[in-house]
Amino acid sequence: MPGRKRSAPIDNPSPRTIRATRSSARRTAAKNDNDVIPDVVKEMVVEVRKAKQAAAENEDTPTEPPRKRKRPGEKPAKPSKENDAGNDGNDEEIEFEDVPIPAPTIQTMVRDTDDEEDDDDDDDDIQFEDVNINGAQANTRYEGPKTLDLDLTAYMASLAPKKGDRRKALGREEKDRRIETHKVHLLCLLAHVELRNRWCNDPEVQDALRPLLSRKTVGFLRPRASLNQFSRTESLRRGISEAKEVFRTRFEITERGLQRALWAENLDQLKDYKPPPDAETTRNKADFLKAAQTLRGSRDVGAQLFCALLRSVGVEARLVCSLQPLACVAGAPAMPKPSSKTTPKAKQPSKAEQYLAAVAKHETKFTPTTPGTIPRSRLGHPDATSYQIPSLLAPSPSTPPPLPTPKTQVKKIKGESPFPICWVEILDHAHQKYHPVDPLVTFSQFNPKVYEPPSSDLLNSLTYAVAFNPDSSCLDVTRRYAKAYNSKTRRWRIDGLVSSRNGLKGERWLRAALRRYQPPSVTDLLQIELNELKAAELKEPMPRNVMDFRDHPVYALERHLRRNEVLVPGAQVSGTCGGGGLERIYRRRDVKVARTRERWFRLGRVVKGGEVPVKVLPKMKRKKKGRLGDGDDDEEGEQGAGNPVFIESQTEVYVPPPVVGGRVPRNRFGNVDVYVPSMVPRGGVHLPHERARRAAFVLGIDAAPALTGFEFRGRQGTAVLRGVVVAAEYKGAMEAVIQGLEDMEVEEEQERKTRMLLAVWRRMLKGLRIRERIMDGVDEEAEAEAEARKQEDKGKAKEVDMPDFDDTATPFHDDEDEDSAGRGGFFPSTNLDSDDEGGGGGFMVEEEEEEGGGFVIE
DNA sequence: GGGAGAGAAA
DNA sequence: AAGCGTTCTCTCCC
Repeated sequence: MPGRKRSAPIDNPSPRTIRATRSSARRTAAKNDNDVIPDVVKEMVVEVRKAKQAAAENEDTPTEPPRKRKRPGEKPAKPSKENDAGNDGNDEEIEFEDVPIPAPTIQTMVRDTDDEEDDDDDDDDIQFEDVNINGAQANTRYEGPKTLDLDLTAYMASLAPKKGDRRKALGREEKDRRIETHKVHLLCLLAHVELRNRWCNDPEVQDALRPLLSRKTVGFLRPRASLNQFSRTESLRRGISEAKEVFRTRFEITERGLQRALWAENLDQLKDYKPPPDAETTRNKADFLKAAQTLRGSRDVGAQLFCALLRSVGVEARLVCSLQPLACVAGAPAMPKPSSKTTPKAKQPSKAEQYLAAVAKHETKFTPTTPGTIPRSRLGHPDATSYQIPSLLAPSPSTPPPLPTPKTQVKKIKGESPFPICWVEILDHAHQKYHPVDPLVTFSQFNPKVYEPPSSDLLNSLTYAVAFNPDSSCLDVTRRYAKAYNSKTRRWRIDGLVSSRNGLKGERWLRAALRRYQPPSVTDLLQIELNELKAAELKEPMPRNVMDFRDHPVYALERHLRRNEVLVPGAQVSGTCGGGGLERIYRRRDVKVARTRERWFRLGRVVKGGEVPVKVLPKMKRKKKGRLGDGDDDEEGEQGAGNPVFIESQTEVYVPPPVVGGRVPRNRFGNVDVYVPSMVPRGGVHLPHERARRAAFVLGIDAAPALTGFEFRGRQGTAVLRGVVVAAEYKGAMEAVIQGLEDMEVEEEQERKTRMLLAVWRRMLKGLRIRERIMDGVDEEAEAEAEARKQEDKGKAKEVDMPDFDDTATPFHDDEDEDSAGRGGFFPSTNLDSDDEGGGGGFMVEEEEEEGGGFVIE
């Protein structure tokens, strides 16, 4: 397979390794397909552990990572064994406490394919596709890992290139590593949230929480269906408000929750890195239950418990988490610089803290005001729910008064983002709509606008907000919360990496990754929500600056068009932007890719007659690089006599000349171009078999080699010929002959192997005879030994050393009975002396394991 | 602090 | 017989 090899970066995992990992992941998945999520994570953990050890040995960093946290006053953190009883044993071998470690050598089962063929890309999806997990199924069998430690920063960070180290920063492998790491982290986070979400269903947990709510509140939370739509929503609103209030006053934030992972820029940042001492200690379901009983924990756990609380009284509640993976793109903020050595421990106010201090002043802004939005009642319009009417119209009577910062103010962990990482969405049955509720950080409800932190927030970035349903299915609801999904948020996401190289791979990867949490079916409710999210995306205002137009899915600027992109002739201007001059804004859908005639032909299309090129690409001069900057106008046709390019509407499907009289028309190279199936000439058939050409020769029919593409290996491209095109009527005959040829080949191969084997045997016997002669003729053992050693040393030299023995060995067949008696008489009739060379013997040993191995003359 | 332009690397 | 532009980072400027 010539196409499989690719030059791997030296210190990167070789494709082979990755493939091995992947296939093993797949195997594991196939074994018990319900456990895939854990398996994936487990495998990663194993990888990561290995990497950790390797790293620990390389660096002089302490072998024991600083992440072993002990719960104060408890036995050393170890997953409680009693919990493990019900699970299959080996799941428990892995403690997830020290999950994520370094990652320089991390190999994920998820590979970002680059310049490889398309079929290879499909493989990437398969690993997800053949995994069909519905939460319900998964629930029944697997408890899940105990927990995941998601503070990857310290370990992953060594991957970050130093800023300013241009050479390193630009490296392709560095970029790929980031992407890989991002993916791994994302998978981890998803698994983590999914697990927490499952814990929210736990009856014990729910029982512990349920008493928090008064009957009255529960009554509000479960409005009678007989009420009208508006009243039901109002009832729910009120119930949520009360529940939120109760929970807020009762729950105490004692630990630090998840926060954004940041890259380090140098190893110093890692050397002194300690996980925050107050980091969350909830490790397993027992801890979670305990948190439910004591109502203490991180704010994330708080949000999760709030979710469990609502579920406990029958509210359809989702657990939403804004995942905080390490960024996949360069330019992301990095870990704050380690403070000067004077105060290594006492943190001087970092950027994040400065930001927090600044934000603290305005915190009232985020505390609940009147609910910002009230959905208008409009059944029957799927996207009606997206419409929000200003709240001032209806400050409903049931809305609680603006919260007067109760005396039991929630204790905050110093230095946490003023925006939540976890929150809850509750289903408003009356309007078939989900509303966010955040009981602990912003205290808001029904207002999705307050969840997105500014981009300067180092501790929280709204990039992937995923909402988990009770059945463990999830939905990416980022667009509900992001104010500029298309212009900003997208860029930080794996599916927003648009470039000629990445194409849509990131998108496909994410889809595949989320597929395992896919809802079992698209219900009306889900459809409404999808419409709503789509609408939110479309409603997004136009970017205000030029940069945000780049790769924008809706808008496009002429200046950002790629070399091979043009605007369709009648492109509408949808606005202007830009600082000094006005720059026209077009719709992305009016941007078309233009190709040369040859490129179109490779897609099976030809330019229609009389079409004038939409643009002429100036030919690039290799040496004159400085010149190309000024090619700003597309009508550049001067002196280069560039390549004319056309857009698709200027082309039509190529209809190749038909096969007539069994004769296949060819191009001037004697081939027939079959880049796409439609290019097979009428009356012909493409047989993409490597032996097809020979078969046609055997049959004596006309067959044109099929040119299916080009391979760009090294400097120049070479044609790829796959099979032949023959007249359709010969199809059956061809197939038969091909089959015959294959059979013959198999037979030949068999025979060849047999012959090789026989040669080996023969040689061995010959050796035995030689040895026998020697032993016969020599009395003294010493001499015999010397002889034997001699032969051993240079087995090949025996002919030279002992020509007489060789001679005697030649009439070998005479004595054949004697030799063959022991091991079956299958000596060939043909004389195989010719390949009796040292080299021949050597390589055959590899081919034939058992018999061949023993023969070497000893 | 962020946006725009330009140079350099692969 | 078919690959030579993108993208990252720095600097300047508002």
